[in-house]
Amino acid sequence: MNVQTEPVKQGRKHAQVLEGARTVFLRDGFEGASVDDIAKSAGVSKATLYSYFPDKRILFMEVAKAECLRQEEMTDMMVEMNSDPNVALRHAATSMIRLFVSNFGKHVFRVCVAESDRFPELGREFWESGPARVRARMIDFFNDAIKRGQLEIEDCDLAADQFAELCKADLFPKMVFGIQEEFSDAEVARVANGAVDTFMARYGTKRAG
Amino acid sequence: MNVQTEPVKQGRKHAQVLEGARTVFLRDGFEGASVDDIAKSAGVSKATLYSYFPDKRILFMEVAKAECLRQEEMTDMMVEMNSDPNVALRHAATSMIRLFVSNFGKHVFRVCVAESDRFPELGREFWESGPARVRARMIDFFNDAIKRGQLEIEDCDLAADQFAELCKADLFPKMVFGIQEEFSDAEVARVANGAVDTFMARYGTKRAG
DNA sequence: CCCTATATAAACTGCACAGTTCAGTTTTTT
DNA sequence: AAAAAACTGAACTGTGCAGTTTATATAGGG
Repeated sequence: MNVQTEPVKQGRKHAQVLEGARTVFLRDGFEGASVDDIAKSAGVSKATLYSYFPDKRILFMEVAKAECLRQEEMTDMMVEMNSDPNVALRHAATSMIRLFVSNFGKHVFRVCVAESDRFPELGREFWESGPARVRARMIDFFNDAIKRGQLEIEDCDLAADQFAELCKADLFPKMVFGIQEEFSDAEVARVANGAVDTFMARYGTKRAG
Repeated sequence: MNVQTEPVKQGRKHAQVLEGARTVFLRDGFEGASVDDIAKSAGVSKATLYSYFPDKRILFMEVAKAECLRQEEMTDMMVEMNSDPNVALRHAATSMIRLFVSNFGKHVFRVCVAESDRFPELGREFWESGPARVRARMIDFFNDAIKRGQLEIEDCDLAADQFAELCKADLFPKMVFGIQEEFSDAEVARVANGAVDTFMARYGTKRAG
């Protein structure tokens, strides 16, 4: 009656392997990463690596899953969901922009897109555990604000999607197409403010802000 | 004194090779495409292929460049840049959405992102010859409309970027993350109308629409 | 009719990399 | 300290694929 919660073998180097895999996969993508590189980066022999993860695809999926969880924990961007939409949204916009302009955001996005043929579930899972959660929280906030008479929205789903997209203006294409790597606070603030102003012009009431 | 404008050898099968390469690269990406597949798809022997394009990377860049030109020719989305922003923008939004939700748009985007490490210029060149052109035309239109008193915009660059992003709401993430493949006219119209309404709420004057 | 251009198919080379094996070492458990 | 489990390094296998070579075929020009 051995209660084995984890189907994977346990040993000292488990986390170590995942960490190395994370580094290399995020840097080089699935094809670009060689198992030898991963083993080296993890400071582990190839045999050990294979004793934990019987093939490269499984290792990759494991890393991706772990990344999604990590993503969830970073979703503290809505803490300040208090009264005033102008304040709350400005804060949310800044957090969102910072996240998808970060190294993490860039790499995860890149891997999702690049590997979408080989791993169709990858993009979906990432979406579910990342952006979709933020979206849901956003909609909750909208509904509260509507009740308070601070917002006026017919289609909350669309509004949430529009807000997220407004946050990508300018910076996201620049990042995705490799035109610019780093983004200053001023650039982020310009886009965040622009997003909130445009959003509130459409959905704000006089009582808001 | 042989005036050779093209550094690449020209012959009967030149276009034929490019066409096959286009098909396979767009379908499978750079890594995913094998030269044998390309030769087969082009109806040409591998030796012939290599006599035109001495290596795979060069062939790929050639295809990408051709795609960018093709992109330019499709930029007739602004034909109706006449008086009323409400009409013109609704038309522009629909065209833009249709374009980047198309098979073409999806594949080019995917290849740009996936290959951005191997070909850093690829994304930049695509951006320059595609989105950036649309953006420039958009800004011209804004300036005209501002002179006519139909729009009121402080930061035209940001406004153009916001408009483009608004057009991506909902549909673009769904496409990129493989959640949805085909998009109905109703879905496109919903997003296009939403984009224009939000945009005009912020930047429209009473005289417009 | 031969000469040269260009095309073709198919076999071949070389390399990178996933996955395996194994003899030997280190760590953990009892 | 002995047994069991985990780890190592290095060599090895097999495969897929970029790029080359070769022997052969077709077509137009002098």
